[in-house]
Amino acid sequence: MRIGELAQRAGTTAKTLRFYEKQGLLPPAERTPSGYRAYEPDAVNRIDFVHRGQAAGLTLAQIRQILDIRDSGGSPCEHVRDLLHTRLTEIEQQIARLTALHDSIAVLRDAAAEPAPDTCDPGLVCRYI
Amino acid sequence: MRIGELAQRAGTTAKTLRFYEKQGLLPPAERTPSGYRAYEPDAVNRIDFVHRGQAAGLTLAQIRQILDIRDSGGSPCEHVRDLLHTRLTEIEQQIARLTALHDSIAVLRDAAAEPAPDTCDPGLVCRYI
DNA sequence: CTGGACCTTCCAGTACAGGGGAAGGTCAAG
DNA sequence: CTTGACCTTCCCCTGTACTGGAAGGTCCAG
Repeated sequence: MRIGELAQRAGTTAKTLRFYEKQGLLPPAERTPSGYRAYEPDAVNRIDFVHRGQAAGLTLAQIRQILDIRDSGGSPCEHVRDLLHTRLTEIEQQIARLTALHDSIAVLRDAAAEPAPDTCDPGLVCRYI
Repeated sequence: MRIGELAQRAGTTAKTLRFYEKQGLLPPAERTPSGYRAYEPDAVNRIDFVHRGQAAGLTLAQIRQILDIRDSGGSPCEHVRDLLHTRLTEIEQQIARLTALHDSIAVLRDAAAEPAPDTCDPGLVCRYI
């Protein structure tokens, strides 16, 4: 299988697969005599794993760590648990920050709801912010 | 006032102020005969406005739009209202996405809590993801 | 007059996940 | 034999808000 077909089967682009290879997410592909990348059908699984990792909010660097552990014969379970735990707390913090930002913007918007363009002080640029 | 003092008064760095000027957030500064930027004391207000805009979750490009309207003699109130409204809905969507992501990661984490390293299929890389 | 603090411009890089496009090689069909 | 689809490497670009550093000019105190 060449890179275009693999990309289509895995739901991505050839460009992205070359990028993944350069990032170490995919092992250097076998080559045909003419230099084309040649893949086994199970290469799709690896790309699917990358996509599942992304869907779980992991960065490519984190996904690569998991793959490296697996590729060197280890069992990445514990590392995966740690990553998921860390991502959970990060997301919780991010939600908290966004919620606080949401509330403070809502206050500004409410203040901006009552029109008072004439009382604006140009030195302050905008009385609503 | 030179750029270093202004930066200190406004709670930022000289580097950042030059960057703001290049981005059009600050008007090109007056210059001393030797080429140093020279600022009036009220330049602090403009930088404060930039900071308040950032605190409201606006990008520098959006803050610049507001400043451009004000600088050309307009009253940016309505535009500000639109920006705040748009930011609010964006943040709400972002919170919804993060909450969904949080929940799906929590499911993965719970599955990963029960150790089963031997049943892992190396072809799948990790049964938890 | 010298040292150090400050200033100037310009170039380059950070993190993130690729995308765009050039210049050229390969392969199968018509 | 040519056309068109596919492939290769290469380098630069995207957006965000800066930050670092080099090379050189200015200013003030001692």
